[in-house]
Amino acid sequence: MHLQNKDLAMYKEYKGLNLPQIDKDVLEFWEANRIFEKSVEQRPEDNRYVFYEGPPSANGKPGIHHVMARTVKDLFCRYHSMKGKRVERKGGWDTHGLPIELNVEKELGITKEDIGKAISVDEYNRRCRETVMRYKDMWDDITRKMGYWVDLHDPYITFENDYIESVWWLLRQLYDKGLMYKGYTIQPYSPAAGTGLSSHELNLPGAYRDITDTSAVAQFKVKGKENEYFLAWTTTPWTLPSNTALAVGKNISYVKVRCFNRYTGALTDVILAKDRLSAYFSEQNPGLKPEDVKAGNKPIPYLEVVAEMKGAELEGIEYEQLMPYVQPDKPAFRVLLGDFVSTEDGTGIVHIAPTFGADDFKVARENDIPPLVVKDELGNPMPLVDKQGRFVNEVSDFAGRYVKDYGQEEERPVDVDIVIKLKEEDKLFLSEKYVHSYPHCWRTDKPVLYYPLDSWFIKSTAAKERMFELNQTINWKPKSTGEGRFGKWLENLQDWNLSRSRYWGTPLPIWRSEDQQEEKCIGSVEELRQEIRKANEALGLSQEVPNDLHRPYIDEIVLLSDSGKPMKRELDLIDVWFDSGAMPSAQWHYPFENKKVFEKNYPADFIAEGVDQTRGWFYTLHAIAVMVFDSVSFKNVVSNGLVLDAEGNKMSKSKGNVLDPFQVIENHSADVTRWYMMSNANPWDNLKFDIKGLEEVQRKFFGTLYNTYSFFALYANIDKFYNKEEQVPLSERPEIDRWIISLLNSLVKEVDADYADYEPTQATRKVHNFVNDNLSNWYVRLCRRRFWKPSQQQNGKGSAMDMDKLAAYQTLYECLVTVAKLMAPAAPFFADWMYRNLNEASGLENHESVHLAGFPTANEAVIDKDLEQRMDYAQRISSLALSLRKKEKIRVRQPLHKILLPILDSHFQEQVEAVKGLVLSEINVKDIEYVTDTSGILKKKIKPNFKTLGRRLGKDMKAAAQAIGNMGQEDIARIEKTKQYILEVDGNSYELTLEDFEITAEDIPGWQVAGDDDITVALDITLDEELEAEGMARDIVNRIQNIRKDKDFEVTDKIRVALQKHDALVPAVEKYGEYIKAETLATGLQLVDEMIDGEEIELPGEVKVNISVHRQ
RNA sequence: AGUCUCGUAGCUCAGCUGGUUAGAGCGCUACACUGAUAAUGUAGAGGCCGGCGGUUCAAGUCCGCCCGAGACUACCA
Repeated sequence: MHLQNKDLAMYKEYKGLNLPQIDKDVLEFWEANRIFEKSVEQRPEDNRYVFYEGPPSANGKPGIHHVMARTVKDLFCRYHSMKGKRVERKGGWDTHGLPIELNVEKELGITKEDIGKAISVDEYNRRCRETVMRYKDMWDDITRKMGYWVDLHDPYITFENDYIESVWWLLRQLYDKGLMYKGYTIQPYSPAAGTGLSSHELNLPGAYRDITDTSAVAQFKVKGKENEYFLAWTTTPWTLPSNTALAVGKNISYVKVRCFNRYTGALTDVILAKDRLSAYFSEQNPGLKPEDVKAGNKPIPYLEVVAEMKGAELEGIEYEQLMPYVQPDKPAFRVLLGDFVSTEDGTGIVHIAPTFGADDFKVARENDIPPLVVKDELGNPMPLVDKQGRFVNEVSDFAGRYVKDYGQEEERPVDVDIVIKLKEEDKLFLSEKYVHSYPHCWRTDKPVLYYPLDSWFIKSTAAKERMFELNQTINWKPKSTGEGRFGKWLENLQDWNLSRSRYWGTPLPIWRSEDQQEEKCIGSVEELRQEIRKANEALGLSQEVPNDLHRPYIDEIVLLSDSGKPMKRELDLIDVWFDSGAMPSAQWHYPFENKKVFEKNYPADFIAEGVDQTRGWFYTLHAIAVMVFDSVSFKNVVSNGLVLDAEGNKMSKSKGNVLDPFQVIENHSADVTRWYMMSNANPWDNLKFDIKGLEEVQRKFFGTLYNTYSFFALYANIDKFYNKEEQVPLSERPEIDRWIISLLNSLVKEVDADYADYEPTQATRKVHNFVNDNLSNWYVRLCRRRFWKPSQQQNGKGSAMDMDKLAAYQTLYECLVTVAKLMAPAAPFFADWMYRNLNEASGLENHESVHLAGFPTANEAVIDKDLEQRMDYAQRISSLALSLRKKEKIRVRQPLHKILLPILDSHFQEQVEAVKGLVLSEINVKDIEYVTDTSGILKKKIKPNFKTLGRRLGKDMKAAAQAIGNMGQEDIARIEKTKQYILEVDGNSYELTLEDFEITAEDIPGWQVAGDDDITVALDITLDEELEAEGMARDIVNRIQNIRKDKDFEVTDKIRVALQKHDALVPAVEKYGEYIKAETLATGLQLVDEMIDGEEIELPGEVKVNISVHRQ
C-alpha cells in the first residue's frame, strides 16, 4: 500500500497546451489556498518592500493599457516578494472628479446650470457616489483574471470621510506653512456654461478646433507725435477696448516705416518689428503716391524706413488709448517689455488686455499697469465683458453684444464691427481673416474665453528647488522621464491652482468672513467640531458636524472668526489630483489613525503608472511629500508608455480599435498577454499591440517550454524519477549537463539583476532565449537519447538508473524548476502550474506555490565561462558543418569520416576537444582533424584591430589598414612568431604587437569551407562502403520507427521485421543488423526475396523496397 | 509652440563606452530532419540604420538642423 501511494505521485501529463485553462485552474488554486495572503504573511514584518497603488477610477471600464500598467506593478511586487520582502499591496479607488460628474450629467440629461435648480446638490452628489463604483465588479474581475495581486478587501476610497479628513490635514499643513493663498488669475472660462474649465477639460479631444476670426492690426497713436503709430496685431479685436499696454521684446529690432494708410491714404509712420516688415510691406518706393496703395490684404509698398531701434528703447513710451470707453484708475497705456514677445507672427508688438490674457495679466501686474474694469451691481470690479460673454453697458457702441459666437443672431460678429469702427477712426492698419485653433467648451461646443477668476493656490514655486533636489534621488525608469520631462516640469513650475468650481469632490476646508478679512483652515473633523461649538454658542445655532463631509452639507456650516464674525466656506472643491497625491498618508487615515503603519510604509519603494501621469500622480505625490514631509514619496518609479493598436494608432472608441482585455485574456491567457507586453518592448516605449505577437509568444515560448516539460514528464514517469535520489555531483555529470547548469546559473544572476534594476524586458527576453535556444534546442535535443534509451533496454521495468540518466533527469529538473521561478513574476500562472507539477511529484520543496518559494540565487561556483564558450564553439561548429552538408547535399543520416578544423591557438583545440563527442554525434561525423599552421595547408587572413590601433594611429589608420590587408601568409606567420611588427606608414613608424591584429583562418586549399567570425570548418565528404552501409542502416531504422509510430505501437513493443532483398540493402543488414534490431526493438530482421504483404518504403539512392513490420 | 520618447529587413525588436561584411525572431522561398512532432534544423531572398549637414582615421552609434509618429505641457498677441 505504501509503495502504491508513492507511485501515484506522478508528473502530470497533458493532451495539449491550454493556457487559458491553466489560468483558471491556477486562479482557483490560489484563491482556495490563500496563496496571495500567504505570500504576504510569510514574509517578515520588518523587511518590507513598499508599493503604492495609483488608484484607478471605477467609473470607466478597464482597457488593455491597464493590463500593461498593472503587469509592471505586479511583476516587481511578486519579484520582491520572492526575494523575501513583505509586499503589502493596498488597493484604492479614485472616486472624485470631472469624468464622474460628466457621466451623471449625461445620464440625467442636465447641465451644470441645472445643479441646485433642477436637481439639488444633495441629489446630484448622491448620483455621483452611485456612479463612481459602477464598473468596480469589472475591475475586480480583470484584476483577478490578469493575475494582478492587490488587496481589494480593504481599499482606500477617496470619497470617504476618513480620506477627506487626511486630505484636510495635509492642506492644513500647507496652510500653516504659508503655502496657500487666494489669487486672481486668468483662467479658461465657458460663458455658455457659466463655469471655469480645467486644463484637462481643454485637452479633451475636439476641444481645440480651427476657427476663422477677424484679425486686426491696430494703430496705437504715439503720444505727442503726429501720425506716428505702434502696430499691434490681435485675433480677438473684442479685447481692444480693454487694452491698457503694449509689449515689445527687449532685444527685438524695430523699425519706423513711412507709408500711406491703405484705407485712408493718410501719410503715417508705423512702428513694428524689423523681422515682420516683409509680412506687411512689399518694396520700398520713395516716389510712392497715396493712390498706389489700395485697400486689400496684400503687403503694400512703403516710402522709406525712417528709424530703427531695439525694443528696449521703446520701453516706457506712452500712447493714446485706442478705444476710450473706460478709464483706468492708474497711469496706463505705455510700452512694456515682455519676454513672451516673438516675431513669428503679428507685428512683434503685443496688445495687452490684462483682464483677458494670462501673459497680459502677469506682465501688467509686474509693471503696475491696471486692468480696465467697471463696477458690477454689488460694486465689485468686473471686466468689460460679463460672465455671459457680453460687453458691459460702458462699452457703449457694443453694449450687450456677445464677443464670440454664442448662438446669438446678428448681422455681423462684434469683432467685425470693431474693425469697421477702427477703420472709420483711422486706427486700423490692416484687417484680415485668420484661421487658428481655439479652445471650445467640451459641453456647450462654444468658444472659451480667458477670464479673470478667483482661485486658491498652493505656492509650489516656493518648494521648487527642494522638489528638484529630491527628484534627483529618485530612480526613474526610464531615466529621461525623470530628468527630462519631470525635471523640466519642475524647473518651470507654476503655483498649483487648487480650486475647482464643482460639486463632487473634496471641499476646500477654508472658511472666510464676508469682508474677506479673516479666514480659518480646518485640519481635522475634531477641529471642525470645536469650531462649530464656538460658532453655535456665539451665533445661537445648533449646527453639527455633517455625516458626509461633501457639499452641500459642509457648505451650510457657519464658523466664527477670531473677531466674532460669521465665516462661510469658500465654495471651491480641490483639484482631484490632490486626492491621489495624498494617498500615502490618506490611505491610512494618517495622522488620526495608523501612525505606525504609515511610518513603516513611507516612502514607497516602488510605484508605476503610465507616462501620462508624470505631471499628474507622480507630480502630486512628489509635491505633497516635499512640501509636507520634506521627503520623496517614492524611491523607484516606472512609467510605462501607451498601448497602441497594431498599426501604431492610439486606441480610441471612435476609431473602434479598442481591444477588450477580457477577450484577449480569455483567448490567449493572462500569461501570454503579460509576457508579450513585457518582452516585446521596454514598458516605457509605446507598445504596438498585435495579436500575432501574442500568438508568437504562445508558440515560441510557452509552447516550447510546455514541450520541454511534457518530454520530461513523459520519461520521468516511465522511469519513476522523482528526484529522490542523491544528486549526482556536478563533477561527475557529463559536459553538457555542467554546461546547461552553468548557463542556468548565469541566467539566474542576470535575470535577478534585471528585475532588481526594473528591467523586465531584459529579464523576460533572457529567459526566453535560454528556454528556446539552450534548453530546448540544444540540451534536450542532444540529450534525448539519455532519457529514453536505458528505459527501453530495460523494457520499461523500473530498475536502478544509471548515473548518466539520473544526471540528465536531475539536470533537466533543475532547469525547469528554476525557470519556473525566474518567470514567476512575469507569467505567474504558467510558472506556478509548472512548478507545482514538478514539485508535487518530487516533493523536493515544501512550498505549495512558486510564489511562496524564494527567488533562485546563482551559484557562482558552477558558472564556468570556459565551458559556456566551448559549448558555443560546439554549436557553431555543428551549424557550420550542417551548412556544408546542405551545400553538398549529403543527408545527415549519412555518416562521414571527419571534419577539418583549423586551430589558431592551443586553447581553442582544448576547448573543442572537450565537446568533441557532442559535435560528432550532432553532425554524424566520425572524427575531427585539427589543422595547425605547421601542416602548411592553412591559409590565414589578417585584419587590423581597429580598437587598439585607431587611437594610436589616428590619421594613419587608413593607410595602415591597407598595408595590413595586403600582408601575405609569410608576413602573418612572422607576426605570429615574433609577436611584434614595426609598421611604417607615411614616414611614421609604429611598434605593433599581436594584440593589434586579428588573425583568422580563411581557407583550406582544396576543401569546401564554411566560416563565421573566427571558426572555419571543412567537411570530408568522401564515402566508402562502410559509411554507406551505416548510412543505409540508419535510414532503415528511421523507416521502421516511422512505421512503428504509424501503427501506434507502444514504445516498448517488440517487433519482427522483414525486408525485401535489394543489393543496396545487403551490406547494411549484414554489417549493421544488430544495430538496426537494437534501435527498433526488433527480435528478428530478415531479407526475403519475395514480399507481397509489406508496404513500400523509399531509401536513399531511389531504392524502393517493400517491408513488413509486425508486433510480436 | 515647448519638453520628452521613438524612427534599423515586410512585421516586432537587438546593436555595449564610435572600430570596418549591421544582427535575431516572425513571415516568405527551398531543402532537410523526425521516439519533443500543432515541433525542429539549414540555406536563400530581403537594409541609402527617417533626411541633410558636422565632428572623427573611423558614425546605425556623438553633435546640429529638418521630416514623421506619439505623450505631456501651453490662453502665444
